[in-house]
Amino acid sequence: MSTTPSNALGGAVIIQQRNLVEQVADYLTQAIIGQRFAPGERLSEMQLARDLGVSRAPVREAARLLESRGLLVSQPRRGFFVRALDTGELSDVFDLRLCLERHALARLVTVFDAEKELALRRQVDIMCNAATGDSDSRKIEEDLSFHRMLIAYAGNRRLLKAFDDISHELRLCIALIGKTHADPDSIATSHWALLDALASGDPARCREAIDYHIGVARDYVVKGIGEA
Amino acid sequence: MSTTPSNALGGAVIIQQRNLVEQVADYLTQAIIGQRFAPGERLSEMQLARDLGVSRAPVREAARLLESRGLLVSQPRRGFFVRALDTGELSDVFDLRLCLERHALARLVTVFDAEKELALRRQVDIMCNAATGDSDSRKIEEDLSFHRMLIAYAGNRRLLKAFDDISHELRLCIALIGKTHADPDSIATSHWALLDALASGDPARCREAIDYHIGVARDYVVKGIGEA
DNA sequence: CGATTGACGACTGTCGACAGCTTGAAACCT
DNA sequence: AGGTTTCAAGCTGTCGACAGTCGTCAATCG
Repeated sequence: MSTTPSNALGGAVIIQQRNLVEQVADYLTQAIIGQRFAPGERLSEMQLARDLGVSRAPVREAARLLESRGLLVSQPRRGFFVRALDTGELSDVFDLRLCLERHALARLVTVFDAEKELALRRQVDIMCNAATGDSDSRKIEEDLSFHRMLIAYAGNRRLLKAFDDISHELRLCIALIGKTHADPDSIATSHWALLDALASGDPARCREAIDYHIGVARDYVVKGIGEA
Repeated sequence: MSTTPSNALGGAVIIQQRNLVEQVADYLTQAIIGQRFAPGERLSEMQLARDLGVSRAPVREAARLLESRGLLVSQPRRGFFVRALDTGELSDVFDLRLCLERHALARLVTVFDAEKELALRRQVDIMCNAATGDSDSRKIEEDLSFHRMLIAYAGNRRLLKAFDDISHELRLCIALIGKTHADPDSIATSHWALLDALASGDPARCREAIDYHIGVARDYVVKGIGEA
């Protein structure tokens, strides 16, 4: 975790002086959703700081950040622990996601236009292409990107922030079951159905579509957890 | 900012060794929603640390906490600034609140029973009593308590956390207009209507009631901001 | 032999310090 | 005067250090 500026002379490189906190946060995030820490495992600030070659201050700040994102939990005087999700909490996360996306679609359907439709269709195309061959994490990211676009187009930035908050937990949920969705094709189809519902302009149809879409995802994840 | 244990001998007091971070966070929260900092004002870590007689570490952590709660925003290498809300952001907050409470009521109406109804009616009684004479902040807290109970009874802890997150922003919104609701009686009446809708068991009626209730609050706050 | 106590090690909470960046203003040039 | 450069002050990001607390394990007592 050494700071490597690594900027060649000629190029007007966008110097991203990423502070240590962000780098540590990224490292921890990847380690957690990559299952390199066991759920419930205690993380020692000292050890992490030693391993990463930084002091404890940025480690603490990064850990607090991940705590606010729901990836870690802290106990006073005892430190940080990797979030362990039981079936109930997992179901709650998907229920909240349903809440947010229902609302976003109800708003979006009133301002839906060709430009938004095109952008969303492009994203689904990307997902279909990624369905075969790409890594699971890539598929997950493209899927989340689609839903993030959906909410962003609804026009409520605070709603988008709420989604970003739970998206980290969603990644954790998905990572916990070790695999993405059952059938890459069916999930792609489901996204087309969402777009068709939006294009129809019928709020009830949108709601049906998103209920089905998220219901399938939730059932799959909850079932996966039950097995694991 | 001294730690005052203050436990008498007899009582088996639960000793809460509040750490400095929490105390600083409380101080900053009160100062912000109490309008003792101007919106957009820059807060210096050093100065705060000096004023409060602590080092910069707990101040930083508290500031990061308030940032995650939407009361502060940070810029790299520049520090923390008091969140300034424009009309659009303010409307977004209330729209998200509507989203969460709609969902909570839809869930709650399916598990509503006499015990929950009694507890909620008691809370409305408290609010009615507080309507005359008590301080504005007290009224706000009792009002928020009612809505928090509503969501807690819905049974989704993640939903409750989302509400707690925006509740801090709600306090900021309300503080920004400098006064609570127009008519203490009308707001109390509106809460009774919510309870009646829940008791009726009719989801559509619940949705109407919460839409009206939050719509009134939002219109009032948005109008208040426009004047200020 | 089981329960309690005490000491030890490890870790968190907090602190003060230093380097580098940001900012505002003085000094300078045109 | 208007704009630019230089400079100093203040601040943030990061670090290492210390004190108090928590968990563990062995020694002690019933």
